[in-house]
Amino acid sequence: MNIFIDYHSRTPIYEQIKEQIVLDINRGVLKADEQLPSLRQMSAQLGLNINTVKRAFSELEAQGITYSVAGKGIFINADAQKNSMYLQQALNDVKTAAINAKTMGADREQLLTIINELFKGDESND
Amino acid sequence: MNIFIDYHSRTPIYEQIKEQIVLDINRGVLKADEQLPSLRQMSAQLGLNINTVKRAFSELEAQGITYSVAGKGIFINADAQKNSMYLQQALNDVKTAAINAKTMGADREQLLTIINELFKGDESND
DNA sequence: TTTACTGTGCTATTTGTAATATCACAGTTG
DNA sequence: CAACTGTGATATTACAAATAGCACAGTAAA
Repeated sequence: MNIFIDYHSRTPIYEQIKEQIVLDINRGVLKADEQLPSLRQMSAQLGLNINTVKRAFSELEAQGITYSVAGKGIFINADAQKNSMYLQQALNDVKTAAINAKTMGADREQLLTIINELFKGDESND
Repeated sequence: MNIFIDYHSRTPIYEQIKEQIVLDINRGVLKADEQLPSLRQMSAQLGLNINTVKRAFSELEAQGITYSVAGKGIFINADAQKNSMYLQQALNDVKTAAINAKTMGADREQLLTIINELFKGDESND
């Protein structure tokens, strides 16, 4: 539950919360059926109104990422990782950004370097 | 002058206009000292208020991308291509998107493929 | 000079929505 | 019952995008 809010961003706060929850799930920081702090705790910790946090989790629940039980709390959905929508979206964002960069004059090597730098420390398979 | 506005996007319309003008310059669609349609023509064609289009070009002019002469029109600046700010921004966007995709579970090969597909038709250097 | 364009500048208003502020209400647990 | 939980609704505030309208000044050609 380490959420950082960029108040200068054009991205709404509730969207930033959604993104970081999904990222934490995919990082393995948040696991299936794990309970999150209560809405009131999270909103207090982040210095936000409960409604702002509530909106984030209402939308996450609508996307099957979390589920909530009145009186108990909010939990990570067991098949949240299976939700490939965000991966597909992320891949598409890479493509869009790459197309833009190419148009701006970036060459193939520049872009490949960015990708390779990202996986530099990963010695898992080679 | 083929500008497409996505009204459902969170990106403001004037920002979309700016981006597409810069892209057209880097594509070579718009060339140095080329005159653009008048603000009134563009706003009419796009179905937008003149002030919205005006804002886009005021900011482009502030960045040295275009210049304007009262009574004449708006033109592409000769050294617009030299403006590397947008390339740096575009490269940074690729990196950010790639980091996200990796977190979501994308592997190196997936991302490299996206880049390579993009340059598939380019036989200029190999 | 007149006419019809061009961009510029300004003010005001409308509109949408993020974020906040309070409520009341219902489910869960001890 | 008490103290938590999430839910739902409404109202308000705040901010920025987008619109609307007007006056003004520069350019160019009739």
